Amino acid sequence: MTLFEELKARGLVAQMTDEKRVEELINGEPMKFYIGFDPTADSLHIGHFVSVMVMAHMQRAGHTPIALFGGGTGLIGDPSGKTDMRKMLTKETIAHNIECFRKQMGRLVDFSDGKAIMVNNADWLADLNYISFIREIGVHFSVNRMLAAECYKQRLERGLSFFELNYMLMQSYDFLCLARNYDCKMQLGGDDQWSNMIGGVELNRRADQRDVCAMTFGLLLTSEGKKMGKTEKGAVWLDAEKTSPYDFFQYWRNVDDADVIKCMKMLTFIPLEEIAEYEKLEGSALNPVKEKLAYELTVLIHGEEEAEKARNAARSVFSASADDAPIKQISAADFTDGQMQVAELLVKMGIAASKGEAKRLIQQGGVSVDGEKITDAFANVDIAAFDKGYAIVRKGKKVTFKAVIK
RNA sequence: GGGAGAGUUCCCGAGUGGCCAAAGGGGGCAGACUGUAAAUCUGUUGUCAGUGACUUCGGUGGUUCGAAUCCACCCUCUCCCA
Repeated sequence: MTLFEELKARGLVAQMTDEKRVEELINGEPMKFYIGFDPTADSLHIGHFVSVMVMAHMQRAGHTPIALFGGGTGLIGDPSGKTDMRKMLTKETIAHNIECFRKQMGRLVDFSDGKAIMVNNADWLADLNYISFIREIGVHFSVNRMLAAECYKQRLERGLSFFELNYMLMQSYDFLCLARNYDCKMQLGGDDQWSNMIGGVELNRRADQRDVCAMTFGLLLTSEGKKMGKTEKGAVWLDAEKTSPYDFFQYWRNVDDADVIKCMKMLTFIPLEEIAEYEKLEGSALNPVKEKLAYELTVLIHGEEEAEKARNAARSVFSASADDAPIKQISAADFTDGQMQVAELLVKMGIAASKGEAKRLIQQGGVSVDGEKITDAFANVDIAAFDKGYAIVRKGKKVTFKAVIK
């Protein structure tokens, strides 16, 4: 199976400029390609995951990925698919974010010995001269064409500033610079970037008569068409500080039945033949597959040790014991005469946002301490419950913590 | 620059002097059912408190016994004209 076929089979190919040429390039001699990342947060999230995996697949096949950080474009904000204008970021924040991205990507993509390259488009965008930019680059773009593009069309109704309209020019210019300076042959990116990517391909042709390609991969969507990785608490991050390995694991463990196989194909290196076997399963037989998915992904992002821990924690939480449940420390000073309200405890442990919420949870029968369901909203825990060193506090079925007195 | 309108609790969106902590929907959380899934049904969704108090309706002041609701000024956004 060729690399191109594999990418296709994994659902990592959506649109491309010229299928034949793209296929040749991907299956052919080692070459350089790039994927852009907008450093809008200080951690990658699931939305970036696919991009990083594509880089990894390509790198394993011998190609050289160029990770382009939008340090310059980040100062503007991409209007594609956004209904509102994005917040502008300061240079300092962007620099910090890039640094964070760099570390996280390193887990999946090998940046040693020039096997992969990182660039920041601020390097060429920041000192750009307006007049020459307009003359050299601006002349190649037709506003009519741009406005016809889907991404701008939507914004036309809501309002689109000139400022944002420039985004496409800058991204196209990136491709031009990378082609000139690094001999970059191809741009990859999420499907929502298609029109911006086309812009870059055309610019290369018009300005330098250079033939380059672009290919998009599908965004990671649920079967209902929503972007994955968004929980109500915000995005699922790859940074262990922002989304704990356990929560990360659980996120995947709980994906919809309909999405398991797709996620496996797009996000793991599990061989396609193996996935094909899983694909035959349905119903509750999918549970082990989900666990496998969660485990594999946690290994990729947080390493084997953390993945192991998360899996054990999950297993024990949903079976009898809770030995590996995450630990929350509380202070002995919070007890009065060796007693503390359970509601208070929930708040101290960060399980409930307020005492009111905690009491509601108790009244609805969602809280247990050491396996005993609490029914009285004003019940107390005795400090003696901690004589064994900890107490197991559960909220609902999925949230379990071990409370330890420090 | 001129004219019109809008800003409500996590989101959308009612409310136009007391019955408003604020309808309804979405989302979230919990319960039932299950497979740690989905769907469905039920409860709940400002804070503190054993039924009462306190803080919320863009901001600041004002009118009033009483304001999310009325007035003034300001800020932000949208739309129409230039």
